[in-house]
Amino acid sequence: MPFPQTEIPGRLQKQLAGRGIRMTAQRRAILSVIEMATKHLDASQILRKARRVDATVDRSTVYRTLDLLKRQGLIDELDLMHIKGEGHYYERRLDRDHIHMACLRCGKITEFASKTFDSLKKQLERDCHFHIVVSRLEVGGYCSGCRR
Amino acid sequence: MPFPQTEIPGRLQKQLAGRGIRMTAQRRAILSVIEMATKHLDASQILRKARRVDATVDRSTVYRTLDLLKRQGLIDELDLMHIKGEGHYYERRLDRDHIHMACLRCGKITEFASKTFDSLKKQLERDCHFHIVVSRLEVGGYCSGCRR
DNA sequence: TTAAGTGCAAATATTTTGCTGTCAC
DNA sequence: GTGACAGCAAAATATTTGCACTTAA
Repeated sequence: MPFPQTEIPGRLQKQLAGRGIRMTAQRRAILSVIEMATKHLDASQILRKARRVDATVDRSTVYRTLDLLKRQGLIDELDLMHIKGEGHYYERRLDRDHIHMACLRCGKITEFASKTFDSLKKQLERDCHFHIVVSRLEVGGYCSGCRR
Repeated sequence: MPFPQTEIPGRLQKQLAGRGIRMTAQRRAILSVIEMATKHLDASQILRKARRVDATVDRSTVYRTLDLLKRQGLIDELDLMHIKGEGHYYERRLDRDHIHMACLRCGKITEFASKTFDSLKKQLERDCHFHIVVSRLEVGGYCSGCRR
């Protein structure tokens, strides 16, 4: 979802297997939903879609699996400026880190990768002696279509 | 809290008054708590402290006031990487925008202002034709004391 | 005076947990 | 076989809302 999806489906499953993590039908369903996603999904949406693959998937299994994927650094948790509700959105973590811009009027989410962002993080690690594990830059405002 | 507090107490109250917003004893209590804060507070902490000033303050009034201040752009809402719980933290919005770094081991929050961050936002506005109203860069990782 | 703000209680929304049974390896 | 994982139901956490009363301007 962030940038064109150029991956072979099943990659997430392989990554977990490679780390010796047990695979179940429910996890497979959830992983496939996350891999196939074309937009940012929240826990309820993931549950709904996963149930279309495996009807037995429970809400708590979704949360437990999201937690596992977060701990493994395979997905990122986003707020998208809480454009609607207080919940979180999830996306596959791929190579390039990127910024999320949420339009406060139309709700559109735009993603943007930037070398300046990469430099900023390097600068932070250097100047603050801080080892970055995860970073999240979210911006709220008005997109080109909605700005005035 | 973000950087030394060099302001006269009551400034927040004046800013609201200047916008024609009605002042009440409860709001005054909440505003003073936010102004005097030396660290990031969540809604429950704000409630507890505000009640020491005015015992009648209700939790819903805290949420309603935080909402007002957010809409007025006078405070920012932070997640601080959800270091503990799913709630939000609030801080006065002052001139300089800054980055929040949360140590995943000791929980310390470090703040950092950077020209690169300012440039990044300018670049974003220019390249994406996006008008930024609010931005939030949060980083999770290991601080100098905890990194290994 | 009166529109805006408040407390209170209840409702929502979101996420987590305890427990017992099941399944992957 | 056994420890990790599952569903289910209930709890915990966080925030919002409806309503009748109060108050700032």
